[in-house]
Amino acid sequence: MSLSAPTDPIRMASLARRERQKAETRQAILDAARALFVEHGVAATTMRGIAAAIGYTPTAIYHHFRDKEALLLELCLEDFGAMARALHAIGTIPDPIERLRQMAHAYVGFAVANPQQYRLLFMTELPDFPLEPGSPVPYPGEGAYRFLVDTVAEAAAQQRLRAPYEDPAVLAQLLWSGVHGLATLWFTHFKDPLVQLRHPSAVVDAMCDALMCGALRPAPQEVGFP
Amino acid sequence: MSLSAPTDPIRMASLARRERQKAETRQAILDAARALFVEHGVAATTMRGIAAAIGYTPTAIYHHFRDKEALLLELCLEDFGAMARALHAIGTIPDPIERLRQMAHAYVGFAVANPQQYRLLFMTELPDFPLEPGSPVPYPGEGAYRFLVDTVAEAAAQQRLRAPYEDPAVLAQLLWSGVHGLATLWFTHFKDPLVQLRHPSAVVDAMCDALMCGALRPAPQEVGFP
DNA sequence: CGATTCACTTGACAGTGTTAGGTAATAAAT
DNA sequence: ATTTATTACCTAACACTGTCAAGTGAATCG
Repeated sequence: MSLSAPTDPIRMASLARRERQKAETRQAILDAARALFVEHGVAATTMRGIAAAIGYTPTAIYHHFRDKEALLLELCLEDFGAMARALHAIGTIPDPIERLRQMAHAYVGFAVANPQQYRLLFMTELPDFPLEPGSPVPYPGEGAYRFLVDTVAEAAAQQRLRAPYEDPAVLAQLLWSGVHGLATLWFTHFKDPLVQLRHPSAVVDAMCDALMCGALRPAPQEVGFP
Repeated sequence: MSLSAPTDPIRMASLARRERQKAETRQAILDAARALFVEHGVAATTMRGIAAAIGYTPTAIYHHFRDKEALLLELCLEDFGAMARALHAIGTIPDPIERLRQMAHAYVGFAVANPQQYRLLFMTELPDFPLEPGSPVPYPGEGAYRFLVDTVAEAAAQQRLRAPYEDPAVLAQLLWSGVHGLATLWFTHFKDPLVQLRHPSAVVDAMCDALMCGALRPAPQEVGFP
């Protein structure tokens, strides 16, 4: 058993340095992989390319990550967290309806600003996650999605939603699908000369307005659409 | 010049047979490729696999298609046409609004029934198409998309749409994005234990209702939501 | 009959993700 | 202090991919 915690301070420092160095190369791999993934897309970046970018041999990566997919997954987890935090920053807006609008804007803004990253997060089938209930690793989009559902639920609690949309999960799915559809359709058809899509940022308001108009209860102050 | 049309009926028949045979193997390649694409996805099916399925050598495919992408493209063109025809079959419904609802249903139905095919048609960036104005090859989704825009325009011509949605291109994009988002989000997250999405067929009505409620002018007979 | 065409095959090339086995430096054990 | 064990990393390779240059052999043409 060589796993006993060393008490000698010199040995401790040495061991700490070794662990720090390992963590550093691991982070270097992550950084290089992220840069190449967002620049050229995940399919077009190779293990050899990642390794060359940081002066290592391709096989060195496999000492830190099981395979390419695991490397991808780690980046996804980081980015899901970042996106969740960004959306959570909107949480200060008191009106839940307005908050949903702002979230939609932020979501579409992120998607069009980081298309490759968005592809990676929401357009690739992630491998099977640990499905155990008490899973140690947080499920990727949990934060952002829960925030969305909670906001919808808050609006529902204020009795501002119509009957079929009172289920927060349903309206959340509609809103998410709406902005997700705007973004992904843009990615695949933005240069289609026949379809001539509007830029998502220009229509996300219309999308929200339309969906909200359907979901909102016709309160007296909202029935008269300008 | 051996391209002069032969007059000898025997030679004509022989030449016709050769051309027919070539067309047959070409079609065999297409059929095998489609079967493998929809079963295992495009990335997972190999040229060698397609060739083996029809008893040819991989390189034989390259005598009929420039590369894998060209083969994929040809299948896309066929399927776009089929989908356009299917959507066009709804054209008998007189009310344009109800027609849009039916189209949304058919669209989502096709997507969930043929996920791999839908991926191929709407989730992969198609290669650069011939962008010349008088392009000989019809742009893939032209038929279906024009039908959608025309139906929205018909509703607008009947003065049934509100101001911001009177531009047929905008409302068409919203509707398309809505159903596209429902389908694609389902594909990537249907087994996500935390998100727990509803099946697209179960919420496409809600999506249409909500969007339509926002887009429709509050005509007297429609202001009272049941 | 000789020449030509052409659908198809053979064999290869460069590139991919990935792995078995080796190396050398450090840490632990005796 | 010498030996053993660990381990971060490398070398060399495997199996696989899409693709192509060169060849084959049968059908067609002159």
